[in-house]
Amino acid sequence: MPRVTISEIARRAGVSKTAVSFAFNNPSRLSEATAKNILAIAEELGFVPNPVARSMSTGRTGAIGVLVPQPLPEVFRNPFLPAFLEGVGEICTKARLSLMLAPPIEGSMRRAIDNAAVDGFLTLGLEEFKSTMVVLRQRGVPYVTVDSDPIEGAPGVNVDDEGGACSVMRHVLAAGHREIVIIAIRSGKQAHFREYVGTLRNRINGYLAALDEIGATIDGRKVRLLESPATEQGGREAMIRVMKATRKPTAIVAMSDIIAIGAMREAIDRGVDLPKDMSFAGFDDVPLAAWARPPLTTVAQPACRKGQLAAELLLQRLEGKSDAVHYLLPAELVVRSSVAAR
Amino acid sequence: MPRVTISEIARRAGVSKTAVSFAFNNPSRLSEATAKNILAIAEELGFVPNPVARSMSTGRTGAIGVLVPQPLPEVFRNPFLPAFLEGVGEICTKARLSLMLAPPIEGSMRRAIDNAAVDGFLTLGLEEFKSTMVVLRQRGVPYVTVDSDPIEGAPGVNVDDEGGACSVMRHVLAAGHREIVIIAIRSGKQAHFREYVGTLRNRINGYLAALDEIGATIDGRKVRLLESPATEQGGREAMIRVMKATRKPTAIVAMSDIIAIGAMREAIDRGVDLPKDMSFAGFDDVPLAAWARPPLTTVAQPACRKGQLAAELLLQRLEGKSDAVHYLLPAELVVRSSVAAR
DNA sequence: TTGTAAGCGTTATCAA
DNA sequence: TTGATAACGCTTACAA
Repeated sequence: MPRVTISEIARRAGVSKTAVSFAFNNPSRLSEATAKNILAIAEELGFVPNPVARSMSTGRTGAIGVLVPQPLPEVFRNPFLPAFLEGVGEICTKARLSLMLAPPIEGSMRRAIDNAAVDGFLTLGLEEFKSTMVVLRQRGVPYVTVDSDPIEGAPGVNVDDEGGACSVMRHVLAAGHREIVIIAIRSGKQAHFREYVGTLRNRINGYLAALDEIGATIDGRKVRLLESPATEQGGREAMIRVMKATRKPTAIVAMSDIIAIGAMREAIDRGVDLPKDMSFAGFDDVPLAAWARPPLTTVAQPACRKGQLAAELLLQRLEGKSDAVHYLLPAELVVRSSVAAR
Repeated sequence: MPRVTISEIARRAGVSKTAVSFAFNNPSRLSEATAKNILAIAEELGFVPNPVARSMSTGRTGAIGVLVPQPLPEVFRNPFLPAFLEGVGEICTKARLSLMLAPPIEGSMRRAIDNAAVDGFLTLGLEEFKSTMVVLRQRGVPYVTVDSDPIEGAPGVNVDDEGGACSVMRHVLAAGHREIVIIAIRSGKQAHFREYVGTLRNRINGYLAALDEIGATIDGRKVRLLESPATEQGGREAMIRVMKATRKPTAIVAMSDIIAIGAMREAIDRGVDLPKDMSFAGFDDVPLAAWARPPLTTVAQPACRKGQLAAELLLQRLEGKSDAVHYLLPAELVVRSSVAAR
């Protein structure tokens, strides 16, 4: 804790606290001499204004929070987050805002939201969507949702998950695959895929739409669904489950590149010849995807752009401008060579 | 801003502010009935305690800051940071602390430090080392340095940069390379490599030690030094400079994997046959390194572990325990195939 | 140009 | 079991 306060400076300089405050925030309102003197004394005493006290007074913290759906370690194991934060960071830097990461506290979003000393929130792929929205509204600071169902009254940024998912599944089907395992991102609460919400639901819907075009669906036999954390390790473990089953798919379609990459690694380690014996497709187009062997066919989404846009929207809200705009960014199929013809 | 305050609750419940505070933080000190009543009213009014006011009163923010040396966008373009934050996040999660990212504000570390409402700092690879330390000390909160010269009075975590750098350079030299370009991480202030400090200096010293063993040094002719931001783009641009020069090296030794990978990409795009025509080595062993083509020979450093350790040290400091321990973690040469025999 | 004093919303001390 | 009341350190009308 900073020991020396403005009162101390004021005492030593023989002025009031106001003067000290002015010297720092509004020097033009003081005579040059006194301002200089105050600053000198402050410097000498090593005075640092207490940021909490300042926030208390101004009602502003100068920070925005990013509400992430999983604990920090897990969420940083997916390269999507850094890309997103790169975009957020760009806007924050310009606006001189700092960035607070707010993961669920002991599983509770409410506590994360209530504890964070921030001026606003960016929410990323919320799981307990509706209840979190209630808490957020209650908290009384502006927020912008990313990768959640558009909500009335709050700006949001989404990508065309359904379209992207549909196009990648079409690509896989067009290559002749019929025995497919879809690896979904494991959501906090277990739910049947028909009950997915937000991004998860949109992607599943995209897959289903493409499957439907050839009269297929997720039937648990030819086309199956697995869930996995969005980490490389999660992908590996999903693959282990796949390899254990008697029925082997010819293609894996993962909802996240990092899952696909983990699964590929595990497959390679087990001697599967990719993509000849098994095809893979992902979602996100993280940098790794282009480098993977075989290079991963996936859906590109503008992660960094999403961050920028979301942060910009929040900024506008903080400044009182802007109403609840909703962006829908395109998602684009990126064909590489991890999906082989069957 | 949360609209309803404890005073409001107190009024409505016909009790004092103290009682309301107790109902939340110390219910056992109230009769069950009143506590219940207060909580009910608070719930009904959608009361959320103001975290800033709480911090003001308790003197604790419940957050720690990570001081990064560059603006957020740049620093997130290097996969090293997420790995580090994964480790930090693990400890934070356990200790219920949130994580604040504190990049330089308008180039000023001092402002970053003074503005951040946190209970302590982790500093990552400081550039203006000494002056920042002064500010940090003045700020009066505990801190732990990572990738900086050990400082008396503050715990620190480092890896054996010199040893790691030495071993990778030895490896390159043993492969017969004599025309080498070293790509250093660009530091904020330009300085001759003899004036580097901290991690940069240690790595350079490692390279120099290995070179010295065969009677070579950084002479600007056979062995040259370039600087680049630690991003893929930075690596690409460095490579462009390399290709422009009349004298082409047979090997590139980069201080960061992401630089090496960017350089490799650029080289490949320009039709250079890797590693036959040009060898590459990096530092860090980020996940990408193993996937790169050719797989990148590099020095593995325990990024995540560093984060854990640093966070743990800070935690202990926050709890008043522990003195200024300094960890030195091993760095290990990882031979893949990006360095070809000459 | 400078000072007084009233907040800001909690927590914590000490009485009652 | 509860309540006044004083911090906490700063900003900011409003006065002088």
